[in-house]
Amino acid sequence: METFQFLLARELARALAAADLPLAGEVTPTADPRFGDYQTNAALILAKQRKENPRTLAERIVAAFDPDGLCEPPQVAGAGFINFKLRTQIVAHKTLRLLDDDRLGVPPAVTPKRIVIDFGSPNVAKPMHVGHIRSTVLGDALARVAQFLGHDVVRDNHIGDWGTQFGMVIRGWKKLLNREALAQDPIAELVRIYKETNQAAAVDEKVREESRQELVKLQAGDPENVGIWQQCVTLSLREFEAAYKILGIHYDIQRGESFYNDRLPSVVERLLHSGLAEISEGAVCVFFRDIPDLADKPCIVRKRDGGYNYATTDVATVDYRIKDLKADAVWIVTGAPQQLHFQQIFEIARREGYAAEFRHITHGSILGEDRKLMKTRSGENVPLRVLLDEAVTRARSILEQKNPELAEAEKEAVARSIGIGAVKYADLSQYRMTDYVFSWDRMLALQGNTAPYLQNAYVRTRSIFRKSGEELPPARALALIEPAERQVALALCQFGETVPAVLNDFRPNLLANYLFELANTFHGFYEACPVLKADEPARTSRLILCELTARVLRHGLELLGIAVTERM
RNA sequence: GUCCCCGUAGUUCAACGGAUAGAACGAGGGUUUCCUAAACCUUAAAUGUGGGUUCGAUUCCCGCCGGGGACACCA
Repeated sequence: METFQFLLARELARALAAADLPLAGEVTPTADPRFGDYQTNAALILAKQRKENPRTLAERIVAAFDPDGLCEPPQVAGAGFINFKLRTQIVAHKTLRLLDDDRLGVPPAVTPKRIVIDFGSPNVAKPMHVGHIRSTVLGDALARVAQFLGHDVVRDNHIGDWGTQFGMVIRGWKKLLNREALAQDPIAELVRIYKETNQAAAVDEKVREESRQELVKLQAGDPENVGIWQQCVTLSLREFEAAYKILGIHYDIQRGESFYNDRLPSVVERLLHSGLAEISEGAVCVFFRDIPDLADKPCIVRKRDGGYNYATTDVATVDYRIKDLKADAVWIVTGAPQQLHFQQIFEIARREGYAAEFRHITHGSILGEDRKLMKTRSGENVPLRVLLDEAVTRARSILEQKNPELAEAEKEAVARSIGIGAVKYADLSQYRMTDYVFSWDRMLALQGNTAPYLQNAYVRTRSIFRKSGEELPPARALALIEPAERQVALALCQFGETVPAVLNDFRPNLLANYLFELANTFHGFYEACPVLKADEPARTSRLILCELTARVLRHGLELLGIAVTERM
């Protein structure tokens, strides 16, 4: 189904051609209803290019514009804007069609791509903590949106399951492991033995040497060490799965760093053979002398001691994703500190001749109330489990206050959806690059741009149907009489314009803001227009608007990975 | 030193070159015989700074100030 934006833009293009003018400008929703529903700046752009009067050009375009029943005759306003006011009947007609469209008016992508999206990436033998929220939640939302738009999405969890830290973990395992503690809380015990070994190594050369030896043995395939490593991986994966279950996150594949291990020598060989890499100070490096910003920043793909590092792994990962997974696009979601690294990796890929679309999608940090990186009182990272448990507990206690009558069986599910939804939404409703301050009170607030506010708007729509005890009436006619009715309808039609925009610059917050505004608009309608007490045909029309608002809210939130409940 | 990101009401966040910079919390004033007041209406309050490009700049470019981050063998 075409969006209004698309239809107007197409008509505008026709008008420009008819007026003998080149294509220019764009059609956007207006900020102020005084200016109609949509506007275009085409005349302003052309005026600049051609050094002509913008209002005269606007008149020329308007004269050539055939509204064709879509909108009222366009108006020229201000400096030379052309404003379009859709015919209310057309809005009603399109809104009605949304009822039978399971895409809710969202057009599929014109050129579907196979996209490998890499997000989350926790490390084995370390707890998932608050720092993993953004990459995980952001990546998941982008994957959901891309998939809904018709892309072929492969969600890959690039787990940190290989590296020098395993020397210490294995030494710790052999010398310090408490089996009972491991059974109780595996990750905590792995962290303990790692930390204690690390501390000992800082002051004791012998510990350092032993750890190195354990690492060498692991890399050489020593059965005992490989066995220990394998157990660490298994225990960690179990922990990750538990967190993903609570968060509602799903991965298609989980290719850890170890997966690429045996490909690393050939990667370096290839880079050396093709001349992209050279030996410098004993290490194998790729230089980017022709790129000023990178000229003095080589990418090391083999260390002086012959070992490989994460750059090597990431080059191998690019190979795998393109050659084996047949990716047209590779999206990697991580914090901003890794920008240089991926700039180098993607540059290497381009030099190797890969034509795929490479995108490094970065994000800011989550801060504590003190505006520093969020930590516990003792200065540790806040474990994800602890944080998610607290979210649900807090949601539960708010629920007890606000709606004590809710059936006990429902309370737990509702508290989960509110608590987890609040944490996710707090993240997704903000521009991804900004650092944001984590605040329980704000994210769980019932007013404002929060998950509970949106979830409650959904609940209100559902309660109308529950109260009336009826389904959506079969009569299919929509009369948009009150301004509030028209506003809701138009907002519903714009879902199809909002969802694709999320991928322009990887901004789920555009969708979040849209949903917030839709909920506002709906609440305005809800106050102004009684539904169940209204006479026909208004009653049916309003029921339809409620039903569609419910669907768009539910679907929109689902694209953000947030669940709704029927009551709260 | 070089490079990247950020700087918007008292506070926390929006605004993909467009018209009068939007919200929320906090502060002030209102709304409930009515579908969930977990809501709605309403008042006051902001673009760090100096230039530039533009019909138009929070947005793009240059300088400065402030905060964060990255820059050769950790990931």
